[in-house]
Amino acid sequence: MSNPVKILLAEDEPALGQIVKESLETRNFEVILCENGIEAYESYLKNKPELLVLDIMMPKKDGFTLAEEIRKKDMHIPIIFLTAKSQTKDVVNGFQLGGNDYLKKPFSMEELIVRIHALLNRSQKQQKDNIILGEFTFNYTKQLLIDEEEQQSLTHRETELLYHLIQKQNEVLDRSEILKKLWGDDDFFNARSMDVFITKLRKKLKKDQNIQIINVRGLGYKLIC
Amino acid sequence: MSNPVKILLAEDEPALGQIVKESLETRNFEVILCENGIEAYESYLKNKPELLVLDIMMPKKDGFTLAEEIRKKDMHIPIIFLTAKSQTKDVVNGFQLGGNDYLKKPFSMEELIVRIHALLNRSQKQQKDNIILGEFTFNYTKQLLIDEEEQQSLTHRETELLYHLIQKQNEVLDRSEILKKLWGDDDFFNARSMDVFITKLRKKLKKDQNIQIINVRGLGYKLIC
DNA sequence: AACATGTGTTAACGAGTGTTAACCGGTTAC
DNA sequence: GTAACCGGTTAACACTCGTTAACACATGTT
Repeated sequence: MSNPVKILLAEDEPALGQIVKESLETRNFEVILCENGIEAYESYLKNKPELLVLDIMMPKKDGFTLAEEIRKKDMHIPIIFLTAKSQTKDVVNGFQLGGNDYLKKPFSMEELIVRIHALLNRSQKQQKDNIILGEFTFNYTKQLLIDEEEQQSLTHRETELLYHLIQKQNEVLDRSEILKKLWGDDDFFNARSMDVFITKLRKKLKKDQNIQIINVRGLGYKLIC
Repeated sequence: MSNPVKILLAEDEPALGQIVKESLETRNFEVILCENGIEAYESYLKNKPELLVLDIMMPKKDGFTLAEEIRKKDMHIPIIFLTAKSQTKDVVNGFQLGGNDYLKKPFSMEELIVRIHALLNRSQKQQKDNIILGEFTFNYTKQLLIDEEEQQSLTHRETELLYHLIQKQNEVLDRSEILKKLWGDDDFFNARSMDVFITKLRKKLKKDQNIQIINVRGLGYKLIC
């Protein structure tokens, strides 16, 4: 395994917080425990966790408010709410703030762990694999471009580039932005190198005429399909 | 805001259906919940929703069959499938008629909402595409001007300029406004550059004599057709 | 160690796109 | 009427990007 997944846990009741923390740590998660919403927000900024487990009822700042603030910084981080109340209304309220899942207290550790795994798998994998692109299916982790007839393998650079193009499908992907992200710097040579990869991708995508990588002079590229 | 987007939700498990329905309603969608495929098809005919969220495993008529039937009526309506883990790939890969996505159960509300917005945006963007202009069909994202005989490709600048002219069809498009929008500044050189593009567009549009870009001295241009 | 293979970078030339320049005609203001 | 102005058109130009191939480097194989 690579380095452990960082989880931010906000829970005001120390006994419960400690038990959950330790229990998650035995499963190879790194857990940062905070006792109220304000502390949790600061810790979020500092530690950049991959997933949040937030109690709703907390002193100083409740879990909903906290989630709302954090969502402004990160649209996609998975959030699990812990709630003592069992009414749908609160749950719905939580979803509205971009919560991904919720658990009613009292809950079992098993339940929590299942949900954590479910959300982590999704945020990492599912969105990147088996993306349908015209005739093709693009698999990011396997670096493959599949159609009925054949299966083309892509190099790492091709994969990354195509992935970013797909993320901005039908819009312009900024040249400079992608150069900085994949090559680390927007200079002359990297730019020429990128042109070469665009050519390679066009070649591999040419089977489906409806898919095209259009250049927008001075701005970047647009993947249409 | 205009009137809410109507979504047809077909889900046989009442508890899940209800929570998704309510959750979507708090996001200003209008949701029609159906408990099986037959009911859903009737509701589709009656209510004309803009988007479908279909569970695949349903009693009486499964989501896949339902989608096939609805596709015969509407080639373009966006469909999101909800699938249990085991089915996903084959079923959805086999179903490649445009505007589809799928979510594995269990899914989070946030994911569903992100995908709904993505598909709705796409279908809205398609309104920019295939605009009929006299003899021609103008496709914004593909940067094409099509008639029966041929297919002319436009550059990015030509496309943007024509698009804005079309938006103000038969009215005057202000020179200064368009210069600021496309060139960033209304100065002498940009103005001359724009004149060149007007010439180019006129050339590409000359096949249909009824379409004309008329200059309104001191104010701007007027696209008549 | 020698070789083959795969991946990404650099080089060279050609094509496409947008800008600038030059020349022209028509309109407006004095 | 004529000078100033605005826009039309064409061509030259500069710059960006496309494409191919040669090259460099790393990794794996015998």
